[in-house]
Amino acid sequence: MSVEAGSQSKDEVLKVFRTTEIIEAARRVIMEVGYPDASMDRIAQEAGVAKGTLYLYFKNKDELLARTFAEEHDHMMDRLRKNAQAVSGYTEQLRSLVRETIAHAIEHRAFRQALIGAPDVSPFGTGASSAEIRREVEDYGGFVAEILEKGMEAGEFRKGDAAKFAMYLTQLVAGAVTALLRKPEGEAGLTSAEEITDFFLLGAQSK
Amino acid sequence: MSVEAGSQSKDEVLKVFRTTEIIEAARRVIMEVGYPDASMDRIAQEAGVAKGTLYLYFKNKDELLARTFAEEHDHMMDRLRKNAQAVSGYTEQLRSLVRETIAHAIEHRAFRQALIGAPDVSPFGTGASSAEIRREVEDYGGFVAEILEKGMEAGEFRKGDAAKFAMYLTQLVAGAVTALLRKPEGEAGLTSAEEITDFFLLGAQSK
Amino acid sequence: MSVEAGSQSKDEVLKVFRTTEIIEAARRVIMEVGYPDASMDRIAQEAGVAKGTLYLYFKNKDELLARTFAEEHDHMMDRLRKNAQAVSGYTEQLRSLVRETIAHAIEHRAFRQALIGAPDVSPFGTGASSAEIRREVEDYGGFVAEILEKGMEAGEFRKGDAAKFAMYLTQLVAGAVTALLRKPEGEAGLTSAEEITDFFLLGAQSK
Amino acid sequence: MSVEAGSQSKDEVLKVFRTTEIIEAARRVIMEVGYPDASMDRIAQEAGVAKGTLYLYFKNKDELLARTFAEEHDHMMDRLRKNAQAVSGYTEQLRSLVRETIAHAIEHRAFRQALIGAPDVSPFGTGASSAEIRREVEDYGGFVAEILEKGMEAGEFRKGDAAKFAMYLTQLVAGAVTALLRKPEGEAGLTSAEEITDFFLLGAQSK
DNA sequence: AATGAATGAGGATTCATTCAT
DNA sequence: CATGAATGAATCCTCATTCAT
Repeated sequence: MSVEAGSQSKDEVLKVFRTTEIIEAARRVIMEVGYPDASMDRIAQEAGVAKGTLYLYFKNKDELLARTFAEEHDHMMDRLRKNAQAVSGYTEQLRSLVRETIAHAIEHRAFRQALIGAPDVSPFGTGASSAEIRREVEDYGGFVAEILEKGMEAGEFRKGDAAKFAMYLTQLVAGAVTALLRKPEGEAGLTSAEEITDFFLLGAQSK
Repeated sequence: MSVEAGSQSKDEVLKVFRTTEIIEAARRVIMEVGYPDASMDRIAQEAGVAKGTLYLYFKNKDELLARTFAEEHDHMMDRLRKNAQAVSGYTEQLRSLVRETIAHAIEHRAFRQALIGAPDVSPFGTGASSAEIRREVEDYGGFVAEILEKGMEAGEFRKGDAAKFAMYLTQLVAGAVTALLRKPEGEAGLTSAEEITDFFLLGAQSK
Repeated sequence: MSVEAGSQSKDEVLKVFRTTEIIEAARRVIMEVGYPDASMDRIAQEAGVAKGTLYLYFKNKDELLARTFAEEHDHMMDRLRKNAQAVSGYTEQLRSLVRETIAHAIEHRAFRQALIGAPDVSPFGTGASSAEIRREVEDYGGFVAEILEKGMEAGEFRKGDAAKFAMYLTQLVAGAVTALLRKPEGEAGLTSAEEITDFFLLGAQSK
Repeated sequence: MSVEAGSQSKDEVLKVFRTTEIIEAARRVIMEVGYPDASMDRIAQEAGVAKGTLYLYFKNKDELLARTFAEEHDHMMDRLRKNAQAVSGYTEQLRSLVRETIAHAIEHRAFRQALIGAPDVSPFGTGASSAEIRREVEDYGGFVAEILEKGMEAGEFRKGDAAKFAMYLTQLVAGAVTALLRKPEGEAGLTSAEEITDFFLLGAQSK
């Protein structure tokens, strides 16, 4: 029995391992050839498995890609949370968040638009992925809103609709990321992160 | 001579009419099935013409889609400029701009992300359309920057990088549009426009 | 009545003129872009008429091309006959024939294989043109055979199946033409004509 | 190891089998509908496989057709060489060559012009196949020239340009084949082969 | 008679998905 | 479990032919 349980859990582990392996492969392929040219063939090749094997671990291409994006998103969120926890003061947490989002996006080119900013003319054709995008946007926005709410209570930010403010920041960051990634690598992302945060805090009006 | 001119202009008119008809069809198809599934077949069907006819008016799919986006963009820009001219004060011009952008986007669902905000994982595969997107983003951003610059000189806005501020506003609007369009029709777009403009002006910091 | 007859013949003349014009255009197009890319569109453009007009003078593409080849062939045959008549002695007539065939082919690149040598994997898809090819081969062969027959009677050539001998010569010339045309322009076609005729007369065996 | 080798060779065999099957189908289709109408659709149908399968074994249409011609050519050359080796005397080798070429062509209708004689208005549009044709013509011509050269040294043939003589023979055979294949099946190919060889040796002149 | 806009069958090629081994 | 050969629907595009003007 214990043997069975063991072997079953070994299967579990193997399944997770394979799944991760494929997702990683998908990520590499998307980064290399771009989303539209990321075919199942290419992903299988990159993962070192047969095409058919992909369908043992994922229902279809859509699910595979949704999971790939989800993985990426979760990694980023971990990073954001970890870094935010390390600083005190909500304004500083916001700065950290912007900085890390941009840094992460730069490190994972080809994923940014899908992870933040959520284009509606999205590269995703059908339901599954679209839903994933929505989840990620809400997840990210929720985290930002959380900081903002606390900051509002603490008097660091002016009172307002935290969710909307969160959306605004999300958009500003998304736009900055898009702009940054359009230019050749090695740009000064951190500087820009400061600018964005400053703008978010101060607005455009002369005081 | 007048006859020639007349008959030529009749042909011109007919050509423009057909072209517009096809573009409108393309727009409807994109709205209905999404960009990636907007095939030439489907567009021809929607336009009520044969597949081959599309190629009488457009060199290829890329051109047809680029023209479709361009048309939409030019209409919007006309509208924005017209409305901005009607109000005095740069802050008010900005308000008008945001209001009209959102209104236009709501009226023309499924085009906003391409018109403003420019996804980098763009739905466009090849050169022509990519260039078109870039043109539109620059066009829109340039218009916003123009207003901001004048407003900075006039002391309505605090001094800063007008181009960057323009990008920020663009992003805020794009995000708002995306959010609005995700929800079922008939949302209060105008109210939101005010909120966005206010936020853009004031920022999030407590004063 | 005479007026009517006159106007009718004027129509006739016009019809012939147009027909010839189109055929000439087709010839130029084939020479310019090659047979497989000679489209009705291109021919109409070259002829300076509308596409539909082509169908007033020719039943379909096949007929137009067949007539184009026929015209070319007839011109060549006229030339061959005229030149053959100018020389005396059947051997010399043969020499003239070979010389002129090659000269003509060089002057009218892109037609040789169809005019002489008759490929069976012909560029022609369907019946009409195939029949035309056959006619031309027979026509050419018949002319050669005529000379050979007379030459056999006159004792200039050894007795044999004139038709077969004619076919042999036709093939030798066709091959030479093909070989010549493969090389860049400005080759010594006349020299080669002598060689071919000599070989035709002497064979390969050592005597 | 032996298992691996075995399974690998089984795959090999299967691959070769399929490849051959498709090539055979292509051959039949070309024979049936002619080269220009030999579509991938039709070939797939004839081969009893799906359209997509063709692209598993051949990069594209051009390659499939080039391989189809190459296969045919190689088979013929094997046959010619084998038969030529079996006879002594260069004249007899030539006779064998002509005889076998014609026999082979009759057995493989619809390929002769491409295998020998090489039309310049070739049915082939692009590089790969064109190159293949050239290879075949050179291959065949080279073999004939080889025999002729040795025969000239041995005094069986009169001295001359072996390459040109080879071309002449090639043309004569090509023409004969074309003529033979135009008529309904069951013609006396062998007799004709003798005639051609005789003519090649003796020429037309009375001695 | 002449036009040329419109047609639509047909072409090559790709790729997500299935299934026998 | 894993494979990868096979599938075939779908895509973009071309071009001979027709027909309303």
